[in-house]
Amino acid sequence: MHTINTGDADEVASVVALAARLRVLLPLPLADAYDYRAPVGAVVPVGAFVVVPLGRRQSIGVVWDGDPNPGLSEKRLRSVEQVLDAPPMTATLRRFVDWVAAYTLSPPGAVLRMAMSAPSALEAPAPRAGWRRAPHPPDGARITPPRRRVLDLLADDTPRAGGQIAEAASVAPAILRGMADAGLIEPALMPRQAAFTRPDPDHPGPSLGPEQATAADALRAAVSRRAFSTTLLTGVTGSGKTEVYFEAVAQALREGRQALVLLPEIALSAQWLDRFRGRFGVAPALWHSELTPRTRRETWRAVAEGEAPVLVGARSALFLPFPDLGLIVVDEEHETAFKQEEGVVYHARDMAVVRARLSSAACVLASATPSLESTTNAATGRYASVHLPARHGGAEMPDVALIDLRRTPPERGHFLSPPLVEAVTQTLARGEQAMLFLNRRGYAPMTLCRACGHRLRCPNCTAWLVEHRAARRLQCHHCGHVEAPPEACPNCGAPHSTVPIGPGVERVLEEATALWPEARRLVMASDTIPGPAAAAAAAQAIQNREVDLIIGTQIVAKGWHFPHLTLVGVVDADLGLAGGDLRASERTFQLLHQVAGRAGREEHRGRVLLQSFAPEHPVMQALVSGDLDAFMEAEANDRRPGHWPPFGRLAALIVSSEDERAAERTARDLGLAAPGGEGVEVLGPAPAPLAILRGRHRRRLLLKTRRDIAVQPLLQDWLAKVTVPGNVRVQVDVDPVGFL
DNA sequence: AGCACGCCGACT
DNA sequence: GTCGGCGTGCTC
Repeated sequence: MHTINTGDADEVASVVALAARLRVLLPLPLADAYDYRAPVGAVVPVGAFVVVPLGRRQSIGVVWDGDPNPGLSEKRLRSVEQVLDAPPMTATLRRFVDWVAAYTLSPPGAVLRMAMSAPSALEAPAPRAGWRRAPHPPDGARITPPRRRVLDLLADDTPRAGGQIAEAASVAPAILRGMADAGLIEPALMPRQAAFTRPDPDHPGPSLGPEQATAADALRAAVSRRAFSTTLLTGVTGSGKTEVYFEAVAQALREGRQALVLLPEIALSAQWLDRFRGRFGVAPALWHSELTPRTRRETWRAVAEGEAPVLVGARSALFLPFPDLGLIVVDEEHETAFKQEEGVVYHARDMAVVRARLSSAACVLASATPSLESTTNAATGRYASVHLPARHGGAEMPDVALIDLRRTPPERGHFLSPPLVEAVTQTLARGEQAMLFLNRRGYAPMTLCRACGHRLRCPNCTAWLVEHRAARRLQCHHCGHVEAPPEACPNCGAPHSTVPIGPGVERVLEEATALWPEARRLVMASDTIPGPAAAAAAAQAIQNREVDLIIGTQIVAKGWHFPHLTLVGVVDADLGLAGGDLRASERTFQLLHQVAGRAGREEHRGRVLLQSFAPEHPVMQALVSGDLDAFMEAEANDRRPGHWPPFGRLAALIVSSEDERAAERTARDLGLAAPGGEGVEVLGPAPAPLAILRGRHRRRLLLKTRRDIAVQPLLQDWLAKVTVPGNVRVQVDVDPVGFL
């Protein structure tokens, strides 16, 4: 039986030795933990990973805190089959799992599943076989020159892998077999090698300017306190936020604690990794959905054993078994990619703060365009704030100007206005790079029949089919539906009558090809940049000036550094302002500000042109003036009186069913049972903006409360009052961010 | 989440 | 007459 090897001090006290029953939480969406009979004579600590029988199969579970259920008859009890030789889950992580479950109203087991995302890591790591020198070689064994070289290599009594010996001693692998038969060497287990090199906090990295140094001091101090704190780190693109929080990472390393950095799109962060390597000399451990099972297992294990001191990952990394986390950084904290919308619905930024609190760690939220939530928390003093006022290295902020599409519209059937065309032409003529930004994939967002007005729709969703001309197909961006472009209108049968309506990046590419045929063009969208390798290649090509004109969707907005890019044209700045989303203005501002930040860094001042039909809109005016504070203040003033977040709380119920009437009925029943009272309000039911998604009919209800009222008890009482039929699903989304 | 049991169409 | 579709329901 293994001993306790985690950083938590309370494990020993909570060891269950005398009780015959153990509470075991299983990684399944069950309402509660199950009880099992403890193995005889074994001391099983709380947090231990155990194998238990479940129905006619087995499952791995975790011995959980709390008392077993005395009401459960002894007859139903089954026994723990095995205690796995893995570091037990720490009390901190167990409390985090319980906390997230309670906050999101999810079954604890569903949250536990996220913390057990590498099941094979729990089995004992397969020992790697190698060879060592036999301690008592037989007399008279022939020592040929190749055998001599092998024995010399193994003279230090360190076991080595066969392949490694063969190479280092320049012998054929067969020689080893012969030597083993002759009794000269013998099989040996190799020590497990450290898979992750420790980043060096004192590696000579880039030097910081005085403002960065001051900011870095503040973050280092927060880490050194070894207590919970949250700091909002702000500063425009290029002000060196990354280098500043690297100093907090370095401090965590010096403290002997671990650091976790969450990025919104880990797959596209090749440039970020270069900067990390530049600062610390080695790459950090990575965590994202595309890891191979083997890397996944090794990384999970290395994190659990404290051998991965720094890990960078997507939101799921928050549930890794760090024994002693000293720092969590959430970079681009305003990004909606941190919100998990399926299964356990949670916001990784908010949960990062919770995990930091439970771990007595420092949390740093970094962004050039922080969310109103974080800005407000900083303003009220809940969070500390550190601000970097200027671009590092004296580079200037780009010059942002509006193009009023009502006054200077593009030619009919085109999407680039004369002033934008002129600006791109001049930029290319100077040998500089330009970018056209349009946050819309494909060729056209909608296809219409000229004869009858029919619009091509997804059969499973309330959505238009998007033409992807390069792939020669129509695609639904909400489900997997794909179909061939029709020869004739499916409604009226008119042949070749369909016309594309509106632009996507492919259509902008077509227009750009006609305008600047000699320019080297690159489209960057999730379709054309499918993974980390493609992203790195694109970044390299742009950096090497093998590209003149970049046409991209939102994937160009984040984290890139394009030193030769001087002009950014936003094809449709109004996109995203339509619709009733609470955060439409905030998100549009954040996205366009990020895109604008790609323009101009080093020798040249960048220029940004926004094509808009509503240049007077506060978002457009804020982008031109660059006055982020005033814009956020205005947003706050819009939301405060109605108690909208962050000045109140929201929770959404999404009722869905393949049977429209069943969904309707359940939604109505929920509406009738809605909680009320002072500071509590329920909006709906109403059809969800995507009224049909993947063939399911959806209704929404929204619970809005004052900030001092917790939504979870209200939701629990509410849901308990309504019987939900089996074919209807009610999903709870506490703190919804999107309104689909 | 699995893996059961349980009622209605095309095969030996 | 069976094999098998996946619709509810249980697992300490």
